[in-house]
Amino acid sequence: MQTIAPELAELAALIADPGRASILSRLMDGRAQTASELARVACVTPQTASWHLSRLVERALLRVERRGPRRFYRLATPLVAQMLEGMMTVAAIDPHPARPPPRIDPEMRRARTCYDHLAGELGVAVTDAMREHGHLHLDPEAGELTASGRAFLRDLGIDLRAPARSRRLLCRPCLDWSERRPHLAGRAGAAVADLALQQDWIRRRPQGRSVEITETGLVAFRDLFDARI
Amino acid sequence: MQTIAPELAELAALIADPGRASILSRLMDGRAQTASELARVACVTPQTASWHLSRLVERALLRVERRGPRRFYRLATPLVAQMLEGMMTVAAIDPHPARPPPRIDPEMRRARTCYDHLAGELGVAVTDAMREHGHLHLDPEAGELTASGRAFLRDLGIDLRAPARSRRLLCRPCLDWSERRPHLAGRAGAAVADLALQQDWIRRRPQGRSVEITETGLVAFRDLFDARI
DNA sequence: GTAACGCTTCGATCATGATCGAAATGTTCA
DNA sequence: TGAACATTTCGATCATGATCGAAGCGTTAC
Repeated sequence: MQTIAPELAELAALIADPGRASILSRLMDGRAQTASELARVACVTPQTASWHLSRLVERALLRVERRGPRRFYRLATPLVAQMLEGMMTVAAIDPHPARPPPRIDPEMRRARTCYDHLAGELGVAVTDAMREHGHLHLDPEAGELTASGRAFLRDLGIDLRAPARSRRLLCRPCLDWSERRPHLAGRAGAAVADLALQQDWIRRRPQGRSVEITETGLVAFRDLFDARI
Repeated sequence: MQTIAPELAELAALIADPGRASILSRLMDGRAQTASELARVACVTPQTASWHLSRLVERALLRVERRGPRRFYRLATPLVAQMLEGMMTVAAIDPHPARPPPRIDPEMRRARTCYDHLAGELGVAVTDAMREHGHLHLDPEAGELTASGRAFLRDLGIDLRAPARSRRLLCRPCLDWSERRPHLAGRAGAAVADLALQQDWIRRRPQGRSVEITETGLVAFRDLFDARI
């Protein structure tokens, strides 16, 4: 029986190294990072990181781009991010509920970006608030933005029209591995995250993919979204 | 920065062994299999398979159930199946498009079950036919069954009412790794597969998770669904 | 040109974990 | 109780691949 299993194992082996897993996790915010930064994240020497990175590029999980003497690495396609999302969801399930759950960095748990949308407590709080106001229906498997939701986002200055040739879904759920609850993703989720960055409600931290909620942001999320954050 | 990365690597390592990948792939149809059958699938001795299986159960990817002297293993939750779907989708992407694509077992490619719904050429053909008849809208990220689609399935004798307490989505896409196109999943997809098995349109092969399309089935899929199969 | 810097390649070492034979365990049935 | 069978445990062996020091390559800036 010839199956996809060998390719599956090969792919998994690529993610099975803690250094490479850290690198992939770091790149989940969709931005590009230098080889040095990724070496630091993976806690290995530059030469070891280089070896890992070349394997990831060779297998087309990452794309590399040269800018001067630096090389910037990023996830090759959103499909890779979606795969990692799924794996993290399962990875976050504690096989031994008796033992204390894996410690998660509080900043990560509080607020972060997940490829292009908000995640962590912030992402879930915004999603919950929108649901309670009837802006949104969200299931673990799918989501729907209501007429009221469209109006709400439009009033915030968000343009939800899809770019030409985009087949991206307007509204989809993404299972949060730290909160273990679905939050808003898709074009709508990305638009909200864009707005928040643009309005300085959140700021990307220089390292890691957690974000800082500003004072203005706290007020905005509470007043505009009615989020319990 | 404390993250989920170590757990991600640990999880991936579990899937990174060809034997375990074969076992997981075999269990993707959602049914339970004995340790012996899984040893055969993984091409290892029973004692090696036993070692692999105990690791998978320990990490809560599989559940085990004893019936007499046999032990039946199955995926612990649909979440695991969904994760594997995502990984297979990426695994099926050829990193070197110049080289010949990975050979896939023709029976697998033709028709198989994917957890609880149809996949392979058959799954995609049925989905395409339903789309062309306006029964279905399906995006890579989400799907919707139209009024005409509901009527169509009802006429086939399918009851789409959700069981109490079920939060499963009626209609969702599942990306097919052999066809690289989305096909119908969710409650509607499962209902179609159930109907097909019940009407003897398809038969599970004794080994593997590919299914055989019967003569009756070929006629039914063509006449009732208008599928090009 | 040359120095500085980022990154990669090479080579040797070392640790992890997959494997199977042999033997033990556990279940059913008579 | 004993025989048959499925599965697991134990123990020893072996292969893969992660690691980093040293050296090399390529780009930029002066």
